[in-house]
Amino acid sequence: MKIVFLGTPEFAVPTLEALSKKHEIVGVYTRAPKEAGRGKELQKSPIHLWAEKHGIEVRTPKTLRNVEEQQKFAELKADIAIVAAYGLILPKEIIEAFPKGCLNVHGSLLPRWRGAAPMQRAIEAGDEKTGITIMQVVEALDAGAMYKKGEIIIDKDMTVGILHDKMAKLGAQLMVEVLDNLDKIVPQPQDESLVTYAAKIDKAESLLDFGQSAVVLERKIRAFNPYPATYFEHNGERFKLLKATAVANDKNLKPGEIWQDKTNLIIGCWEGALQVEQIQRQGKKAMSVEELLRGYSF
RNA sequence: CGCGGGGUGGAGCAGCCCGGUAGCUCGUCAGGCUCAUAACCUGAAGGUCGGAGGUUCAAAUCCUCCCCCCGCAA
Repeated sequence: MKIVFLGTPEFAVPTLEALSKKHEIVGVYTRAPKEAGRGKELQKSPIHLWAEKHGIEVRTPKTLRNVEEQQKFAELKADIAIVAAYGLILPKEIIEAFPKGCLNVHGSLLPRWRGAAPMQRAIEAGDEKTGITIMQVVEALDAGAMYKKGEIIIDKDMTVGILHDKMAKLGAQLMVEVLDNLDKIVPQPQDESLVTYAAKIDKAESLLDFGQSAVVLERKIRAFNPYPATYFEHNGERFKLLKATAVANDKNLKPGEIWQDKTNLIIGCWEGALQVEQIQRQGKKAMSVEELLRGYSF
């Protein structure tokens, strides 16, 4: 099939790569390069870089909501559009431009966790499993009929970083399978009564509030690792808390109170306490608590 | 030229502002104590203080340039 691919972050790369092996990618759409990193230089998206490297035409329009862009889009004469975390809303004209429709890879078991940050919210909420849904793109956000799902168990050490990589691979695999059987699959509508929304991650959320229970905070730490990473302030410095385990507060620490010995760092919470395992001082690399405590004292 | 922190024996840090023989915690090695131990005691090895210039009688410490790592912000 002739495919036009729309995607932006690392999450979308495995899908594009997998599709390119069995189909013809006639064009790639991605978000325009933006200022990022130290020095604020323009940085191309992972999809942008991949497509360039493989000699596929890349387009980075700011919007598809005008006739000209839609015209250019149509000129690619693709059979189908595949979307994976593109980052722009697709207008009706684009969605309906294909006889075989427009398919999306979404990082949750829909209808649970529609929206921008499904993987983070699933971990944060303590879900036992999540997964990938391949579904039809419709005007309403993540509301289209579902072609295929794949589950991933969220074990108690699962960080969003690990989950992301597994999901990206699974998404690619499922999308290929769906395209192979496109005519045979009957899309299933989503049960609207089970819909939940995954709000995008706000930076302000990454400041840990020890007024919450340790169990909740531990999940949040995993949901935010490696990015944007949770942190707390101490001595006017910022410490990223990358890994911790909820434990009993047998030292009767007040919320936010820090206890340390040679190898352990424990922070009191509203309920229970956090045994810190991996931490990063500002300006330093991430390291184990044991390492930091050899030289640093809280 | 977006703002900022850092590169000191294997690891983590202090020392730098106020130049003058490199320190702490841990690890390693040897020995001792102990029923025993990640405990304790004694001793030892291990560092061109990121690199290159400069100032000075003297530079980890002051000045200049370069390399690398990281936080914020996006």
